[in-house]
Amino acid sequence: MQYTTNSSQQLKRKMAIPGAIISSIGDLSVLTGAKQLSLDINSKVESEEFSTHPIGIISNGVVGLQHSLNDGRRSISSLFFCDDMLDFRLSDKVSGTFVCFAPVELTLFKVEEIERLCLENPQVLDVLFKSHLKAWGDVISHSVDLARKSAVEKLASFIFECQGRCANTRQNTIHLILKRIDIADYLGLRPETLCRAFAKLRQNDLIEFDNTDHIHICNETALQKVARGGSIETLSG
Amino acid sequence: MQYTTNSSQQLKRKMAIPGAIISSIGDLSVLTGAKQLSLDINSKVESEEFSTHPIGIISNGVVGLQHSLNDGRRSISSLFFCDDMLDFRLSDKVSGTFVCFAPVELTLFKVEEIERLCLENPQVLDVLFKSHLKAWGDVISHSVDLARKSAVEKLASFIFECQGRCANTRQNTIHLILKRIDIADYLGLRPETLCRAFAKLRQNDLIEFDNTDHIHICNETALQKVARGGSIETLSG
DNA sequence: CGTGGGCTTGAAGTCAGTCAACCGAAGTGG
DNA sequence: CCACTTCGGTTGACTGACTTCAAGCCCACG
Repeated sequence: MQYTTNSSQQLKRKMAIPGAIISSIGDLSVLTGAKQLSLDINSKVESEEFSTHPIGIISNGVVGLQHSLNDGRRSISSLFFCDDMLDFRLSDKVSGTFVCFAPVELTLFKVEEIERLCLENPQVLDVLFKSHLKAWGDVISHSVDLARKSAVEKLASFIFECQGRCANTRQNTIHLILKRIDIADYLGLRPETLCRAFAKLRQNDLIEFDNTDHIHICNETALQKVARGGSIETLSG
Repeated sequence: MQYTTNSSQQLKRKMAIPGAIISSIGDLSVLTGAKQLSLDINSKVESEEFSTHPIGIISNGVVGLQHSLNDGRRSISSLFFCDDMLDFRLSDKVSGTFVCFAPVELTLFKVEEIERLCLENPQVLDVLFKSHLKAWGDVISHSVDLARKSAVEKLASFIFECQGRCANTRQNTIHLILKRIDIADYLGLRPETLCRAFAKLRQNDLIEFDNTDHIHICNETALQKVARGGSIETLSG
């Protein structure tokens, strides 16, 4: 893990200026206390150093909030993609740990500084509220997926989530980024079941793929239908 | 549905001053634009009138965010109890509708007014952030329940959620408020399965109940263990 | 007294989990 | 260079948990 305390000038140069929040701030000279981090894949994002800087914005990679039941069952409640905001104070409230599912770069902020920015610039406040609302909505959408959908439906839904939330995805070819086992934990499935779901979608010509991390949507409307809980029964296999 | 546009004086008198947000404001004379609503059980909270006042704080009752899949499967992604804040702009983002699971009283605010309050009083901003964080954490906790837990574990977890979030609950006797079918939809179960889960917990002397809406926790530590995914296998039945 | 809704119980069906084996790619070491 | 290991992914057979379908119970309410 690498630490850098940035001046605003450094921030401007080094960062791809992640997220609407940072870009809404405009004058980055106010962000004297921000920290930038680089994290390896599969590394836990330890919470101690975030007690002072609990607000993070991802400029690269994917972070997941991971939970373990007493007997070891693992689940991932939320994923955070590029430009998403995450709040490390969550890990106390929900007893989970943040884990990197790809090499990650993120920028950390103090709460007081964020609040000060809001007071100075109402536009920042507005963007921050919108960001909260988006994060909230993302988790809710995911819990709808978990509650009642079948394995194929969950997967179809996940594919569209990646399409919508993940930056380096273009048109109908989608970079999944995560490994099968992590997708499975995110969808509340075992990897074997997830694998069978992939196979079913492929057999029905809804998606196609050669390697595991890139898939192509062949029939978007049909896949949408599956994702929304319609007519799984027409799927063979 | 009844409408009342309140002056601050009316607010002070008529409301039980719901939530840390309102109480943090202190001087209620700023809240000239707030609206108070009374809603019947099972009524949908229609979104049209909330385009101007999308922020609500519940002073009584329970509201749920309800979703339907194409083939009619129903699920409830979030519950909002007394003093909880809800944002009606969510219903656009996640294609769900807010429904009352008990007679509800809530107070509505304009976004601009909330933002203005934040700018005038940093304490309000702080409380609002905390409120966002709590709401976020609640949904995440729920999605952990949905992902990997068995029916009994989900129920055990739900009981503690009620204990922690629901106001008129005291010690180990818990008012469930919701009907079985609504609890089932919230936990991603069928009512029959939920019923069997209740029976199992009762058979193992973890809870007891005569009528359906009040239960008593007999063995809290054991129930906690179940809720966290430990040793279901010791449960008979 | 009859009706209906909410809840419960039972029997049968289905989907996802479990366990095991296999495959291919990547990395390691002799 | 090849044997060996490891890991992620895949496939098959079997088991188990939740669903489905059906019926019955209980109490409030007309």
